[in-house]
Amino acid sequence: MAKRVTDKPPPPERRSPCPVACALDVFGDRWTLLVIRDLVLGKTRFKDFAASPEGIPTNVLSERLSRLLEHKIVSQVSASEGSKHLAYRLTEKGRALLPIVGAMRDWSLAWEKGTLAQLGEAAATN
Amino acid sequence: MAKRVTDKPPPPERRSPCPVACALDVFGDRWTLLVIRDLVLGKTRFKDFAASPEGIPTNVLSERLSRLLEHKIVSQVSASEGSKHLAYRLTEKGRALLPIVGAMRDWSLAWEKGTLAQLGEAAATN
DNA sequence: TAAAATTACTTGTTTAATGCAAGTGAATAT
DNA sequence: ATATTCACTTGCATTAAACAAGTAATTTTA
Repeated sequence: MAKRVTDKPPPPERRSPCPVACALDVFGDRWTLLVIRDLVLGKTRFKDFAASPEGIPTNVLSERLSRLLEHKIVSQVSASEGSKHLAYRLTEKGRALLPIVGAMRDWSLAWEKGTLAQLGEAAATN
Repeated sequence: MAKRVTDKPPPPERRSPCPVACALDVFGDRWTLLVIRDLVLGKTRFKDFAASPEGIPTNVLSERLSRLLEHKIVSQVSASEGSKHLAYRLTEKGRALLPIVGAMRDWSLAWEKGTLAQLGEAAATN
């Protein structure tokens, strides 16, 4: 029988075709969205992510960056002119996560005491 | 010295005062937001959550429901008139998670192939 | 330019979380 | 009264996370 679109199964690493479940398969853990947050706030280097107050272990950071590269949510570029050090940047797909991070920020500020809005994250409001 | 607002530290289970980090402390795992999704879609019973296609283990479901109750994101009510079985409902705080779930849904539908919008989730669009 | 420091990791080990199968007692249905 | 469903709990195997060190390749400093 010929393939039909409706026959297309979800990739094996995906728990269901539900878009919410898919999103959680990609970034549903305690660390990935914090790296995204840092990128939104303008951080670009491994050391910058590692220096964030939550204290992500470097092995976890390394693994998460690999996953984000795989999913084309971030890309690598040279840190500066002629440098061999790398910088990470959000791709368009990565920037499309901004409404999610913004909605999470808004929810916590509205409902969880002791959370504080950071300066420089005005972009997350839209 | 008298207490000042700026002296108030985040609760010990919170990694930082960042609202994004706080949100992840509350529901930053592979399962919690799927339960929220089910609640948004109108499911109310333990067995309904357990029957979702992603196949949440019952011990995990049990633990997650406890946490959601603790955080006052869901509440328990009688499943039906005079019944001793329980139903779960989103509180106002829980319904405030809708924009997050909706943004995740929109992102996956836009960027991840093979995801499918479900009927009955029109409410998540706003 | 040689030495010191930084960067971006990796490796090994401990600890916690997740996943799975099975079991249980109360509630409901037959 | 018996069977079935419901909402869990328990025990165990597997996987992931956390923590501490170490390392090779850069970059900075003396």
